[in-house]
Amino acid sequence: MGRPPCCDKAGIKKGPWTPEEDIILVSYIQEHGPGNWRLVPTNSGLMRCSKSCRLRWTNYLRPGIKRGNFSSHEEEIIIQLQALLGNRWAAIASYLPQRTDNDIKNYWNTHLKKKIKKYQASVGSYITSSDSAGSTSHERVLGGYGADEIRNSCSSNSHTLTHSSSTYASSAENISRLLEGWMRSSPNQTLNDKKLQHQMKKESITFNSNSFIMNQLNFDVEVNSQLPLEGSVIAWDKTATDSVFEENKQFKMMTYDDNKLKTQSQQPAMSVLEKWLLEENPGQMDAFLETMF
DNA sequence: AAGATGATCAACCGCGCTAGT
DNA sequence: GACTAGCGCGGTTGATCATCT
Repeated sequence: MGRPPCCDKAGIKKGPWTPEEDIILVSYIQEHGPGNWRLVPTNSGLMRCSKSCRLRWTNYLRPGIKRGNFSSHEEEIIIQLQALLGNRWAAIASYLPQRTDNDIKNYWNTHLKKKIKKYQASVGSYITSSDSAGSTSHERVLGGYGADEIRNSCSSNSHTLTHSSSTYASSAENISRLLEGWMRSSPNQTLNDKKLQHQMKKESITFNSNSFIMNQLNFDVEVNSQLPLEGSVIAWDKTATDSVFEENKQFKMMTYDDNKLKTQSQQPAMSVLEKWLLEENPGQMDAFLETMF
């Protein structure tokens, strides 16, 4: 492209985000909504590039993000989808609305990959590498990761894909947590910082049971939200979360959108088998998943 | 106790796609 | 059609923390 990286401009700050910057960003998005990232640094006064703002928001501050502690159920879904879709983390993340693609990618690289490798070493069965070039996604599925063994290694307590319910952290909680970590490392914590932390905890929002039901890979989304109190510093933007769920619904369509898929050269287009499993015979997919887990 | 090594994950980088002109 | 800018995605890096020796 030849274009200089956007973050190379003079005066553009790099590195870890401070809680103050987070608050500025969340407040700005609270007011103007996400999107139009180019204007965010200019209008909010943040010394960050637009890309950095977007990343910070989508990977860390966005409401509804659940972080850390992947359940065995989530592990199962990730393993299955990775086998099916390859390293298309954004697509995989769309099936786990509370997880970011970055989070899933990191978790895969640091945990699941090893688990599978370990299994490969101990059992020695044929397992197609997820990174292997040339294999189609359905070959990966059919080659499989050794479903039974992975299931064991995941110490799964559930083999269904029909229920997942969790309480999600809000932006305020994310920032609150960040503040805690930040203050731990900062001996010169000011009174104002403490007040801010307390205030944010007080005003943190929970919205319960954003359960998504993965039923034969068709999504039904139930959203029961507790809207924040009027006037709280940071409010949960339901439309933002809804859009995530909307994307999930659209994902299936997108997956079969050949124009989209054909452009992703590293990943083969949805195979006939997958199409059959997912679209034409959704009931078969359930049975298929049963054999996997 | 201190240095070495490994694990984790937030953030960055570069590329490709798309929309606008 | 060519060019440009914005955005999203996947791969990679590097800082930090944990564990080991």
